[in-house]
Amino acid sequence: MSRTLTLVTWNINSVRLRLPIVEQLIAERAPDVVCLQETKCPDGNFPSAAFKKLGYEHIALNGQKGYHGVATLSRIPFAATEMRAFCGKEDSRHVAVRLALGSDEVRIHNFYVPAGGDEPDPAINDKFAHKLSFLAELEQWIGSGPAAEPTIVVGDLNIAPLPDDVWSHKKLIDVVSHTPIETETLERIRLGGQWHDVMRQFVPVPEKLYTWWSYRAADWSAADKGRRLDHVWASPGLADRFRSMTALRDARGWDRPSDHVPVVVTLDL
DNA sequence: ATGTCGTACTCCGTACGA
Repeated sequence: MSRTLTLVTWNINSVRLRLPIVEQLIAERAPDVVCLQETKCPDGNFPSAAFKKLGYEHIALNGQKGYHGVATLSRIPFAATEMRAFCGKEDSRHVAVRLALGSDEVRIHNFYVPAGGDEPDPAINDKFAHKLSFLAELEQWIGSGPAAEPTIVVGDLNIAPLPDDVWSHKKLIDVVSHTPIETETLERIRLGGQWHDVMRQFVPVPEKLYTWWSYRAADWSAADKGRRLDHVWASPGLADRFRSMTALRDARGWDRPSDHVPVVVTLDL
């Protein structure tokens, strides 16, 4: 006996402002679990009632005023929830849930990795130093050996690791999100934890694959200068359970869009 | 291609982060 789980990860850049398009995504895709980043919302102001009305009765929040913030919404009950603070900061960049699926419990990590500022030099840019420190802690936690239980990692990792994850590898090689120190570190974490890159399982290189287009482009679609900053990783035992993956490019053109699009995956459990 | 967003305070404009 098996069931199909639909899971979404989406950096929505303010959950309160984006509530209508999150509802649109839910109407179109009927996900079982929705992992949001950059909710920019203290937990007490999170629009939980609106999501509960749509069937997401189980909500794990790690939010704060103004910046960052993650939330995991679920139709399936949680057996446990957990939050981790990185770099000694309580800045709302992680929440994990364990889905109560009977014998098949699955853990889902939802991350929002620091963006890292503009200058890719930790000596002169504290934000980039913070990003590297965050990644070092992440490597210790999930990048040095396989997960002990079936686990999915999702979120805005703010790094486009592969040459075909950006519109121009050459032009972005010195741009934060695609510098060698970032891409090599992320790949080391992924391989060290034996994580499978689910998105690339469905859209192999050298095909371009993006989840983010800057607000600053005059015509984001025509210019198409995207990056794959959002990711879905699976622990070894789950890798062959995934049935589909869609980076929903259309959502970048929805009314008052986020600069990130939702990534939708389905898997059989 | 320093351009466009969202949030909070300095609160009908400015500063900051992304």
